[in-house]
Amino acid sequence: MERLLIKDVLSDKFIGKQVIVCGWIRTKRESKDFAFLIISDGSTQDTLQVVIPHEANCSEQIQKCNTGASVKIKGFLRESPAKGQRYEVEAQEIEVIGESDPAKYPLQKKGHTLEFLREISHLRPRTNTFGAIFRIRNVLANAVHNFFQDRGFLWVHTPIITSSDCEGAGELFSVTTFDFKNIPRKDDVVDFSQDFFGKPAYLTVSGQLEAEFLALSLGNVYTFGPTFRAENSNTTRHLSEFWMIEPEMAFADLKDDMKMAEDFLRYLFKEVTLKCEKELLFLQNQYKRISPDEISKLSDIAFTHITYTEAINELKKSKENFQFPVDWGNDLQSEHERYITDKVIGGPVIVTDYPKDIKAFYMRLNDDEKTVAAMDVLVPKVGEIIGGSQREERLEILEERMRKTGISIDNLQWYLDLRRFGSVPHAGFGLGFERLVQYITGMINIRDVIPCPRTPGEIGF
RNA sequence: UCCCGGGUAGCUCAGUCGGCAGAGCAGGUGGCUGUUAACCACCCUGUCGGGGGUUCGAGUCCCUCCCCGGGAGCCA
Repeated sequence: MERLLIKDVLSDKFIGKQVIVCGWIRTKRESKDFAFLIISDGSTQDTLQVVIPHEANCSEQIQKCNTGASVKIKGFLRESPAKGQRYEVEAQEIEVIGESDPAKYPLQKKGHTLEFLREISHLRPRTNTFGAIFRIRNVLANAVHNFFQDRGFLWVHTPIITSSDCEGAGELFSVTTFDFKNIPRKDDVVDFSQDFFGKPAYLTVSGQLEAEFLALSLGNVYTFGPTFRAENSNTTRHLSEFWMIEPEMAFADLKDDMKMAEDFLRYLFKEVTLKCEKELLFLQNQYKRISPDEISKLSDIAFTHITYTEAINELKKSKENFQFPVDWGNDLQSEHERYITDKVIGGPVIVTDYPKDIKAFYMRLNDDEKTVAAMDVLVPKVGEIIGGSQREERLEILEERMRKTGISIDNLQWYLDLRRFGSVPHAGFGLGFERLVQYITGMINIRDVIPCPRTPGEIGF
C-alpha cells in the first residue's frame, strides 16, 4: 500500500478507506481511552488528526510519539465526530520512524517568535508559518516560469561569476582561489594575473547586461537566479544572496516594459490567490498584514502611473514632516515612497522618468535630456520591488553617459557592440523575488521568506 | 556603517530604592477528559550575554566588548 500525502488524503473519497500517512508530530494528547496526534507532512497547510483507540494496542509506540518525531500511520480515514477538524484517521498501526527527545527538541507546541525560529532555520520549515511561506514561494517561482514561457520568453542562464564590476549596483563579493596566507603580489599590489581567471572575478550583482545580448538575438528572454550584494545592509528588506527575475525584451520601449511588469505582477497575485488560499488565510490570521482579498484585488486593478516629477510635486504639496528634503534631483527616500504608496495612491504605483543623475548609465536618456526612461514599481509596506528601464540603444549617447559616470568603456566593448551592430530599442526590469514573497506573505523581515538567509555576519545554515 | 530598543530557566517575559533568582508556557510524574496551543496537582530547570569597575553587597549603578531586534542609508 502506498503512502498518501495529507493534502490528498483529506477528502471525501477516502472516507472509510484504509490509508497510510507519514509525517512529523506536532502535538500529542493522551487520555485513558484515546490518544490524539496532530501530524503534518508539508504537503498542505492542514494538519491531520490521528486518533489512537486504546484497543489499537500500541502504547509502546505512543510513548515515543513526542513532538517532532516522525511517524508512519496506518488506519482508516473517517469524518471526525468532534469539532475542530473535518476528517481524522483512526489508527490501527503506528510506527515511529525517527524519535525526538521532547526535552531537547526546540519546537514546542506553542507559538515561537520569528526571531527565535531564525536561530533554528533547519527546523522552522516544520512550523505552520514557514510551511505556508515556502509553499507560497514555490507557487510563485513556478508562476514566474509559466508567465514567461506562455509568452514565448526564453529562460536564459547568465553567469554567476563575472568580471564586470562596472554596474554600480553595489559592493561585490570576490571570487578567488588565492591562498590567503600567500597572496601573489607585484609591485606591492595583488597580482591577479596569477589568480584562477587571470583577473579579478566577482559574484554577479545582476544578469542584466548579459540578458541584453541574449535579448538582442533571441528576442524576449528572462533570467531567474541568485544574485549577490556585499553591501553592509542591515535592514528588513535586504539580503546578501537573493533571487532576482530579470526579463529583457527587444523591440520594446518603456511603455511595453511597464505593461509587462504590471501584467506579470497581476498574474503572480492571481496565481497565488488561486493556489495558496489556505496559506494566505493562515498568514492573514496569524500576522494581520495582508489579506487574500487584498491580493486578489491587486490582480484586477491597473497600477497607478506617476512620473518622478509629479511625485516630487505631490510630496511638496503634502503637509507631512519629512526627515529628508524634497527636491527635484534627489532620490526618493523610503519615507517619500511610503507616503506615495500608502497615502497618495493607496496601493502599488509605478514611478517613471527619474533624473538621469540618480540612475544607472544604461538607462535611455529622455528627450528632455534631464531624465531617463526608468520605472520603479513601489508597493505599500515593502517599497521598491521592481526597478526597470528602457536601455540606451544609441551608441554615442551611451558612450558619453559611460564617460560621465566613470564606467570603463574598455571592459564593456561587447556591450557597446550591441549598439554598433543592429541596435534596437529594448527594455527590461528586475524583480526582487524575496521582496515579492515578502509583500505577498506579509512577513516584516525578508530573512523569513528564504530558507537560509545570508546577511552581514550571518551564514549559519 | 549610523541612530534607537533589547540580552534573566528550553521558550516568552517580570524583577520595585542596590539586599535570599521569579511567573506563565515547555519538559517529567500522576490524575481526568472525543481531545484539539486540552485541563488539574506535584516536581525539575539559571555562566542574569562576556570582561572589568564602584560597593559590605550588583540582575539592578558605571565603563567596555559581543550578540539580537527596529529604524536610516545603499538597493531588488
